[in-house]
Amino acid sequence: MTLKASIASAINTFFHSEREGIDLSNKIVLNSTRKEFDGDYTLVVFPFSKMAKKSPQDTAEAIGEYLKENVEIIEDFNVIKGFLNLSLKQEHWTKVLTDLSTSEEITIPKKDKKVIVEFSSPNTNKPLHLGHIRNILLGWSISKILKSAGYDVLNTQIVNDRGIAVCKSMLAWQLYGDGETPESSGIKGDHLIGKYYVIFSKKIKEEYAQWQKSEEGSRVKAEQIKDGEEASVFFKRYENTYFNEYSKLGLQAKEMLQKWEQNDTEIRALWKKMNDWVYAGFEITYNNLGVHFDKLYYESDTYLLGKDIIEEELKVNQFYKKDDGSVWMDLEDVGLDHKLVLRSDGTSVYMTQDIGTAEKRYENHGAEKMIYVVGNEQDYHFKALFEILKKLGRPYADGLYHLSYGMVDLPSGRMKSREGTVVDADDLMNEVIGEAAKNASEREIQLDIPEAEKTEINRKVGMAALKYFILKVNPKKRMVFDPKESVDMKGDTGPYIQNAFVRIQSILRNYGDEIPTYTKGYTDIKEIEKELLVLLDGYPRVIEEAAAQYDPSQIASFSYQLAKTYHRFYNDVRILKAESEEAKSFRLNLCRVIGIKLAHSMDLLGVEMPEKM
RNA sequence: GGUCCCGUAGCUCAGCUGGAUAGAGCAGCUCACUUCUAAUGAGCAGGCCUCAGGUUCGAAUCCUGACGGGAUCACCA
Repeated sequence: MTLKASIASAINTFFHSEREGIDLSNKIVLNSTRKEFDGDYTLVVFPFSKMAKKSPQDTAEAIGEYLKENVEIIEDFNVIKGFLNLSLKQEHWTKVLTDLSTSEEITIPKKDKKVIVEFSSPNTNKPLHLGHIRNILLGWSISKILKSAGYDVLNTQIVNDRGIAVCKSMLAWQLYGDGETPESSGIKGDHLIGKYYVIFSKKIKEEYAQWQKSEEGSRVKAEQIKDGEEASVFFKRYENTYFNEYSKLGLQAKEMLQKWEQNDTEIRALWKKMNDWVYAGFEITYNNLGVHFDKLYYESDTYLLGKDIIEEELKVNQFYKKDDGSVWMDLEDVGLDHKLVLRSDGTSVYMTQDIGTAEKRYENHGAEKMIYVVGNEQDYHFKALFEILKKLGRPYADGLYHLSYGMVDLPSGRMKSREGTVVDADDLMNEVIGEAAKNASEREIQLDIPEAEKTEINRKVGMAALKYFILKVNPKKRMVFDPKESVDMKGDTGPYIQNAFVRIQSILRNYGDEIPTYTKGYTDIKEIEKELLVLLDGYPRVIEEAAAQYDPSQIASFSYQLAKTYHRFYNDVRILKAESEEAKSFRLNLCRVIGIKLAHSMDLLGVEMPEKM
């Protein structure tokens, strides 16, 4: 039984609460005692003061007496201003350590529930960038956390491999590519495609500029410009219409999309060839990020899904049809608008697809929970999607969750691909690894490490810096990233935590032998050692909380706290030269379990630990 | 304009279902490596927790309303 549970049960007895049919356990607030006061844990007694019909001070005294008598592991107590500070017996701490040493697995009960986590979901017309990195790291981490919290997890992504954007890249390559391939150019596949996407944008910009000066352009402007509107403002506003109605390139791209939809052999072949280049490129990026997927969905397979559900449900009046043939659902009763689910020409929209894919995934995998890792600009869409599925009475509707995260901004503001301010994922990873290498070269300790091993260490350290930097921030918040300042490696960072682990490994190496299990005899457990044990003891609850809130930043906080306390411990006490054999044995075991938990928690963030650095 | 998210030190962020004097890191200034890895530790300095009300024994935390920032409100995805 945990300490909290023991106290809860004692308090219930103390107040005879079962006689009244109430349970006081949810009123129990138990914190670790602040450094300035004596004690290990602190119970807040204000909630009980009224029930006891005594002042907080007297209530605390009374509860303290009772707990000391009736809870085995409580050694003593003191009361300060309505806070009951409890000290635990030495045996408690010894037991925490031996429990941790004997069972290395985190003991969280299996939930026996299947979860699908969808993340990344890139477009195949350009390479991944910093925004994707946040998405991918969040998705990967939350998947790991859920697994660790006892769920059965499946990672998936939906590859947006079709549509007008993809055709733009294809067309540009056809027109200006001169047969260029990743092999011929030495450019990574996704970057090559991205290059042609940019070329398309450039060409259409030129074409548009020409058109603005042409007879037709002047005429349209004269006809449609608002009073007092600047020409430049008008043309910016008119861009989409131009693309759809006047642009030659736009027309060609749209024709290409039509041919694609009609399964035109030549276009499909080109499409497949170019997508394969992109996938090869993505594969490299995913590998470098250390993530993988269990199941891929392709938009080219799923974009027609959902229509039949809508036809079916239309019959039982879940949807309604307007005169023009378009199909809608009324979501006003849940505070949203009317939402289009089928165009007047009968073709599907984004929402249609998402309804279909959710259904299909449920059929395929029977998952009770589905987590969509998607940026917060789509909050409205997912709210609507979930409401629609609820109204359709889908069994999985209550298990849907949109893990919405804020944008990654540059100090200058939002990243814009048109302005070339997008931070490329591959470049960024190379940069942080380079930074790690630079820092390492200034350290003497690495001199005798072979070159190949150094490279591997730098990779781990650089990636840790990047991943931790991104995951330590609460997902909901938008975050600022300054590519010029690169990523820190000191203080509250990934490498700092790795360093704690490395120090532990170094000690274990220096000790040489297998560490003997700690039995007993160390009677003078220090405050800092208790602090470490309190942290370790609370780890399973941290995981459950992070899983419940879909928030990796809580794991990051824990890892930092543990590493920080360890560094302090390392500076305060000798381990291999401890004052007694008992102390040495205790501390070596403590080091070992801390190493295990550090590695475990960082693994939940997708961070690898080096043995040396 | 409607809806949603965010607002804590110069900067980047913690602060759990309300609990003791609001915590870290970076940047700035001191100090500590013949020692188990100094990518470390100890210290100094830095705060009308955006503002105003309300609930409470107690509010950075909950509620309401302002203000500031962002997103979204397409027969785009």
